[in-house]
Amino acid sequence: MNEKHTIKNILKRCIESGFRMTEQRKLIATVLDKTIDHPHVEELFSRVNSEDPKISIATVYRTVKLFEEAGIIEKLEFIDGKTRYEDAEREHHDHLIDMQNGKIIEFVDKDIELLQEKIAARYGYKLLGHRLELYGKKIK
Amino acid sequence: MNEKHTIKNILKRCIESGFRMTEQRKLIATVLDKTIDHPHVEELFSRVNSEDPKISIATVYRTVKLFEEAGIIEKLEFIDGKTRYEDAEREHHDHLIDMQNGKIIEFVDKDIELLQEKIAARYGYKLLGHRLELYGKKIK
DNA sequence: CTAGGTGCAAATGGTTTGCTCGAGG
DNA sequence: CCTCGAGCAAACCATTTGCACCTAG
Repeated sequence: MNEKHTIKNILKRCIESGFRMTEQRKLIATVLDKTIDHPHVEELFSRVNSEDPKISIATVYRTVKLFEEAGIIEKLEFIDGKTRYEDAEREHHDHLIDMQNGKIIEFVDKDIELLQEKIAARYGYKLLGHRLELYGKKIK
Repeated sequence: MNEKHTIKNILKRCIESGFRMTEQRKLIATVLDKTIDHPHVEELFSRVNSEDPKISIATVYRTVKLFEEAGIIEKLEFIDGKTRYEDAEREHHDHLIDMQNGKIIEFVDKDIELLQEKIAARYGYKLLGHRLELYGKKIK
């Protein structure tokens, strides 16, 4: 039921992008590949750091930026002000954030995607991107 | 055609909230009332500063936060990382951002609002808030 | 070998805060 | 008056950068 890995993993795409694959970059790519939640950069750093205590947070920031610019991962910024990244090759989705516990639920809704394009068109615009986050609390 | 000011202005609501109305707060409220665009805090500061060169940016930050916590204005954070505020009493709307020139267009769409509630409900959530921004470029 | 990456610490930029003085009610 | 706000500068926090050293190819 989980189709997350029918696509090439991040590590592989990094290699194909022709990056010099240092130990640090390999490690960061591997950790990102294992990620199923939405850690912010500090949290990603601490996961990576637990496997390589020498790695610096500057390297993590530099590396995610590099991967992002290559279109391998995608930047997310929710209201907590912390940056998160997720695999860019995954099916497009938006996020529903649980305001009680911070949990992030991904969802896909074709109707809402279409509606957004229609709204942009209504104002004479071509939609290049969007950001949709729902903030809610569990019923009951 | 412009119904922006059929509601009480920000200054009035500040007074009714029982704030101690200092010169600085009055000035900030007044400038906010005159605002028709979406200046970020630094820009708001420079507008305010041009009327009172003594005012400090710390006061602007403290004041907008105060007004926000009282529900008088609403915080916006777009992808440029800068905070903007707008009158909270205005009709709810979302934003379409012109990626070529940074211009911000406001729009209202009932369908998209309803759809968002439906999506939240689908996951067992009550929608408390949302953030929807469309980024686009002008056609032709 | 050597271009380019890393670690470290210092710089940055937006925002917040501690402190002391000043002004609103 | 006396409490609360303002101005100032220093602190903060996430992120970026300069530099000397190191490593992948």
